[in-house]
Amino acid sequence: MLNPYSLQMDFNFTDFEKKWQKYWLENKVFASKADTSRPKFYCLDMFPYPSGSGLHVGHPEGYTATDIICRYKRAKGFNVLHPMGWDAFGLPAEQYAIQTGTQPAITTENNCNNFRRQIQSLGLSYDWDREINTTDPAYFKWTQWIFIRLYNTWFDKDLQKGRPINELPIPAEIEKKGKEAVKEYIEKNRLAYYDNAQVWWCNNCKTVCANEEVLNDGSHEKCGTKEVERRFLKQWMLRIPHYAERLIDGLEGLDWGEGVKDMQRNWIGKSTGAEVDFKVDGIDKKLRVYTTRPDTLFGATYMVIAPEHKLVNEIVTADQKSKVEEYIKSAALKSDLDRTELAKEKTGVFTGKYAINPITGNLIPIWVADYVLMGYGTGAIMAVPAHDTRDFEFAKEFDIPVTCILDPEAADNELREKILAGEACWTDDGAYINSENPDLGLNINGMSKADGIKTVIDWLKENNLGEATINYKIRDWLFSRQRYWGEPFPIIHWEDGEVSAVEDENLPVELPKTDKYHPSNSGESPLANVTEWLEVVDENGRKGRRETNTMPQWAGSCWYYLRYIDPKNDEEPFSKVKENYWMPVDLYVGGAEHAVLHLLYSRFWHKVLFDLGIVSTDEPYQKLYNQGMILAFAYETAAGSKVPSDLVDEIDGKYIHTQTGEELKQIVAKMSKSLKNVVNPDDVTSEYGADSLRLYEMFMGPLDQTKPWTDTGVKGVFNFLKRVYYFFAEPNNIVEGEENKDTLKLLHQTIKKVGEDIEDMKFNTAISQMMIFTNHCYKVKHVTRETAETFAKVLAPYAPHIAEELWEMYGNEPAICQEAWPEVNESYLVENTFDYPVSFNGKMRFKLELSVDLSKDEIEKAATSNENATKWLEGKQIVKIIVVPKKIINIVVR
RNA sequence: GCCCGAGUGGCGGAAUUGGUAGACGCGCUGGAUUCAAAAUCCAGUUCUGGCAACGGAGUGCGGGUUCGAUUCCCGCCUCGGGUACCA
Repeated sequence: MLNPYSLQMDFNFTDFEKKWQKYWLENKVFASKADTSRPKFYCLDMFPYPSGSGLHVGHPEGYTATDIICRYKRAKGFNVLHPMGWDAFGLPAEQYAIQTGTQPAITTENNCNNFRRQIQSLGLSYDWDREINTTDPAYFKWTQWIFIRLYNTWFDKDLQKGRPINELPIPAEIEKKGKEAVKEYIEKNRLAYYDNAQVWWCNNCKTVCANEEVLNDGSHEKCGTKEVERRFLKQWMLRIPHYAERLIDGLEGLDWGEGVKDMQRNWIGKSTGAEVDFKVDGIDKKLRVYTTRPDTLFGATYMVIAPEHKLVNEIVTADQKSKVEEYIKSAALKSDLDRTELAKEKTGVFTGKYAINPITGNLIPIWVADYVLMGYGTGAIMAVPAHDTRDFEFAKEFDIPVTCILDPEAADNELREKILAGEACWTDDGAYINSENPDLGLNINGMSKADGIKTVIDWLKENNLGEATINYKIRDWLFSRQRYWGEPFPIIHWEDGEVSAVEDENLPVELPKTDKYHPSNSGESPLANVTEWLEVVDENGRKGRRETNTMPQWAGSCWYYLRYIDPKNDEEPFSKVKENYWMPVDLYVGGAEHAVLHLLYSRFWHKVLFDLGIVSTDEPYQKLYNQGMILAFAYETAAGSKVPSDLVDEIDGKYIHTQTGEELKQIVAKMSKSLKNVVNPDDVTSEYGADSLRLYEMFMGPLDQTKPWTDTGVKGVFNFLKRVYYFFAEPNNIVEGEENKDTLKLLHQTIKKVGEDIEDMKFNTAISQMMIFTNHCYKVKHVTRETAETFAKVLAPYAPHIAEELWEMYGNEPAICQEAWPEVNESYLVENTFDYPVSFNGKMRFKLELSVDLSKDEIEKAATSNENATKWLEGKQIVKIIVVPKKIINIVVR
């Protein structure tokens, strides 16, 4: 029947893949229009940074997944929006320019062209008419436009809403102080503001970076070096903390993984507690602290203020002054990195002064220590050493009393004794002890934790000593960079000190051409060198300078999903009608590395735009899915050093170093040039075809899992596609007439399973179902044309090229990608019998095929009377028989 | 330290309102085809005892609930990701 020899020559995937890619592109098959007669589906991929090294195999993973979903959704009658573009501002192009003198715009264009070619060679169904590029002035004109909106917005805390700056009420006492004060007040309320800020500066990149970009090992996320330090510079900042509550609340209704939501919540870092005033003994000053446990006030035996705290100088006594000053100096010299790296050892100096614990009346010493950070809470704490690990370490180091106020009932006796004696620290819950002051009428002994907290806060409030407060870890977002290759700010600094935004009609502020890309060490951007661009004069002859900083790479990606909706609009960022139709994004797929930064930033921008009535949804991305990373096998010696893959031989399942003969361990690691295990999608496509690459990446395992690449795995799916082609392209296998019942049943099971799996994003099991169907076809040797065509439709989202080719071979036109998804005929799936597993005491012993119509009694009888059962019943008593229809028969014997 | 996620054959992985553990693929073994090889097709493949029929064990470890547990509960271990003097 089969004649593989001749067909083998015909499986020319290169030719037909090119043919169909050209067809899809030229006929704009995947162009989408707003069309209210059909349900919409907006499916977004995280757009790539077009690097010089081209596409990585990780890119096609997410892209193929969304492509399958989009092709399936189209077949199900949805109006699908599936765009692609380039996040093309960024450091590498600029560094390349510094090294070679090539304009970043040129490098970027080349890289985009290469990325586009590579992506198109995978047969992904993007609407290329909507392609965008963040470096295109026609695009960043609107990035600048949105920045101006941020600049002209203030946050109304009562309404929890951003509002136009001209609606900002000016308090009477500010108004009284005059024009300057009013101006200052307005500046203080803008969501985007320009101020001296202590910022991270990367000496390698010669630019500032956001808090979020400095990793916890002290390295810069963008360049990987540890050349980051603290500096004071005038910078643009965005008040993202104002939206903290909204950013937390908004997560509630989103179809995102709990993991990502948790990461965002942790990043925002909301904590509820109270601020409490402590009188400083001997002087008329109050020290305000923030605590999450006001109920432990009875156990506060000392206080700590941060070295940068304003009150330090006023508090310190004469004889402690020199010591304290020395300590502050050394703390300032330490970078934050040192401060955290040396975290374990507590340092500090006594100020010489005492505070009065408002609840016990005790005098407690005030210390300066760098384990308290100025940037969080009030920059001062009350220390409860008995129930806080850090405070306990500090108290032990400096011999400060420890008062236990929580009886650790859960601890064992020995530990409990130690804790009660103040010799150990207990941070879990316990019963209040020593928490009573009859003079003040305050007693929380015997209360629950919640009541204790409430009682103390109420008391503090009544006595005007404090109040409940909420704190967030998230800080203002540092939004300017001292680089050339980024969006210029639409801002002018005038000689009289005024700062103003460029008028909308004068946008975009384009990037001037220059040869000097070198940032200066002084913190000034290369744009400061381009005089003719830099200097401006207004109609009154007033001179001004343009802002020379540029926006960070995050800017362009904060709103690109909105521009895809209406990418060629010159009049506005997007048409409101179209935005209203397409938003929100129904599915957003990309790497987990953006779980906080990009997603938090763009949600923030989106919420501001929503408050201003520019977009119609409160959240941009309804469903988010993070794909797992694709890794590769690598090899290491017993000592743990890595060995490049080309120096490794596999012999009898063992991995041997070709030079030393040492046996190596196979590990899984990120692909890297040094390990020589990088897989280039172009190589895979030319050797096995785009369909194989797509199918393999989907077959590797669940989309969200990290998994290693194997070449033999690619061969496996390639083999499957060849089997599909050899069978379904062979005219002798395709017959007319009635289809075999088993084939029909399996076919419809396959339609059902593949469809459901796509909806659940379980692509790997859908492929295995198609393999099962193909294996079946080889067994039965013939299928009808209708079956073959239906199978092609099921295969089409996964392996669109081969599906189109088969479709055309069967004489159909125009394209299978425009065909409807086949209907499942449930009547083919009905089973008349079920092959029951019969188990004894839960262990399966034999199978028994029975009609599904049998009653439980009949099933019991059939099972116990079966000849296979005698052996298991011999000498035993039947205690019980469990029959679960169409599941199992379990006989309990004794 | 804290917060997530995950541990199943030689390998990637299936199966969860509790019901046949190992689908599908890789690898390996054998066979067909071939002068031969490649390619292709067919069969076998958790470990273990046995020629076999047929047994025993088995989803990170230790317990528990149940007629029945990869799935539920309790206590651990290991790995991956995030985060950290945040009071």
